[in-house]
Amino acid sequence: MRILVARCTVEYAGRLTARLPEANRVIMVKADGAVLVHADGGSYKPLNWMSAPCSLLASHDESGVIVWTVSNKAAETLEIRILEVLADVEHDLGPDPGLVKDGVEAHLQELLALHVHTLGAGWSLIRREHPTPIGPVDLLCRDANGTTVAVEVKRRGEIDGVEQLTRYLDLLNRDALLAPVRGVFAAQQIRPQARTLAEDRGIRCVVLDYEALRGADDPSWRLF
Amino acid sequence: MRILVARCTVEYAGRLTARLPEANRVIMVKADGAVLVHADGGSYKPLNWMSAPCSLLASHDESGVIVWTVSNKAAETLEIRILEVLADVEHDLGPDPGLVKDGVEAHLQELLALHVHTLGAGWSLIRREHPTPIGPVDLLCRDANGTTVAVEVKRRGEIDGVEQLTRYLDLLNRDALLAPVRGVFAAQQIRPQARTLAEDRGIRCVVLDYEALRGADDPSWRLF
DNA sequence: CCGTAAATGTCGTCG
DNA sequence: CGACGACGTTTACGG
Repeated sequence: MRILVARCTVEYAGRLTARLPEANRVIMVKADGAVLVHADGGSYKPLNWMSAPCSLLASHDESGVIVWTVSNKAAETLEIRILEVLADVEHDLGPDPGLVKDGVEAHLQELLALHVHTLGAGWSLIRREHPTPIGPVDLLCRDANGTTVAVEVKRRGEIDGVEQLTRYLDLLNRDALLAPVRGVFAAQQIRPQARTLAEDRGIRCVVLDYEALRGADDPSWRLF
Repeated sequence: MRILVARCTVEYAGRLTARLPEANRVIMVKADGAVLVHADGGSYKPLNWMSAPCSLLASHDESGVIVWTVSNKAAETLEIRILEVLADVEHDLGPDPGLVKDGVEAHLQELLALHVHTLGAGWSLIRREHPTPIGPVDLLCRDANGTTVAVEVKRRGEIDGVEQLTRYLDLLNRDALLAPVRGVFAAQQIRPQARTLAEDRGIRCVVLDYEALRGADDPSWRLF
């Protein structure tokens, strides 16, 4: 990893064309070749960048200014003109063991599969990731009346998720063995517009409590 | 902007829980308070981060290890334990003039609005960004027969875009003054699944040529 | 390698 | 401030 602090201009040409006027910025060159140009503000997204794999060619223009030309297989280019170097450090960090995550959608789906009764008394799970030609349905259940229910699980429920569930329902309802299939849209948070769309289509919305679902797994809960 | 190269562990607790085992990494602290933890590989996304606004509290644990606790209004926390500092540089970069872009969807829509005839002879533009209760239709046109056409413009045409256009069409067709309204899905690239879904719904797909549209603006073209 | 869905998405814009 | 759509989305996961 090489880190430059430098006064520079940057031009990107590829999927779009973008230009950065002269200013002080941080330029990171990672061991895999990736190049990031960061300003002293903004979130984690660089102002401009090039992802690995790519190659860096260092040269000079006619007036002696350092020019780094970074390019990749797709002929995208990032041209950095380095006008003044304020700092330049290099370190070999070695490989990273990587991030361990918890609490994402897969986990939420797993917990809900274990506790489908939170969707209604007498409900049972038919299967998780029920395959269809257009993708897997998160949970396929049977309610107390024996009616099939397709459940779409999201961390945040938005319109896209309702559309996704709608496509599944359209398809599942063509299967005479399953039809009629009802829908449940289950999420930790459901946006008003998504709720409106869902309910307008006869899809029930359920707000999930991740802590409670996880707590239901915790043996200490069973003492009460 | 302060940049540390350090052996560290990181823990994030907030929208999810995530942990980084001990390794050498780069820690950037931006002037606005944002903190990024980068490995020596991977694209521009940090392994872990906290966006501004947030506050950083530096302290030590019982064994003298430096602990940075970064937290924000939403009670998300990022805890960085710094076991060894390999480098530590700080620079005030000043404000950034920002990025100038070209070639994004807004530009594509603008160009197509100027040249609706590329969609068909005798077509005319009724208006851009035609408002509806569920959002603006990119282009509302009239074809050679006088039929109203809603055009959705995308850089890359995927299923989401077809769903979006479908919602607009459903709504526009309830307006007796406009109905019947047909749909055109226009994009630089259209994914097969999106094309299939669109055509199944009677929506015409048009692949846009950005260079040609831009060239049509170029006076030099008019010489031929 | 293509295609789809998820993301601590982030970022602008508009109400 | 919330809702919504675009993004050089990136990234992970299956066929």
